[in-house]
Amino acid sequence: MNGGRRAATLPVSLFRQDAATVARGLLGAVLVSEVRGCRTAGRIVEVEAYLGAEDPASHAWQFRRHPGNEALYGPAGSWYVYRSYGLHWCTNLVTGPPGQGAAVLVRALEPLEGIAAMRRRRRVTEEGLLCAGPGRLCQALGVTVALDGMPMHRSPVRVERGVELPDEAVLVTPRIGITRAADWRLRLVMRGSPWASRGHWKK
DNA sequence: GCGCCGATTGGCT
DNA sequence: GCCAATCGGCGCC
Repeated sequence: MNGGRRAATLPVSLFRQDAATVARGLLGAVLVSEVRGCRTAGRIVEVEAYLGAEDPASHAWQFRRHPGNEALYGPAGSWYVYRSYGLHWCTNLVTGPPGQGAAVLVRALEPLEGIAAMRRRRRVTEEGLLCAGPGRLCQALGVTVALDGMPMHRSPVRVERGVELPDEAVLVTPRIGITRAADWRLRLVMRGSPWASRGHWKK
């Protein structure tokens, strides 16, 4: 489909910045997965920033460490994949200096490539349900804990440059689905995107 | 050791 | 709109 032409992967320098800036830079970019030789891809339309030790909603709150979240303290641009509610995988890109524990959660994608594979993995046909949610998009792209701790640039799942969004195209809202510090406005959504998770239309 | 809880999802009391 | 599924981490006994 891409005729062998490879789009540019986002530079590591982007991920060394603070989580909110990285979140802004990720919106509109393309998440490309080549897990087990199967190519799937989607445009990032919804993200959330988690700031690290000072953020009560962060898994790194007060520098809490345990075997499950070590990747969060790794170098910028590496993956942090965790299990949610004992069932689903959710994926983040680590940002900022190592040890800070900041990251950006990828919450929704517009499916672009490998839609048949996404349907097979998700066991759902409705396109709007393939990648609308952090757990759903991981399932659609084959993302599991196997990715946890990998530097994104040397992993089978990478983020490539996508569309540049003007500020008017970016909707900033409180984070959703959390109980602590839920009012912090660190959720970014591509304005008007029908591919965002269902919390999108709530204020 | 035990019980509760969550950055979720899907099915239906 | 409500709740079960499922499990590691954490608080508390």
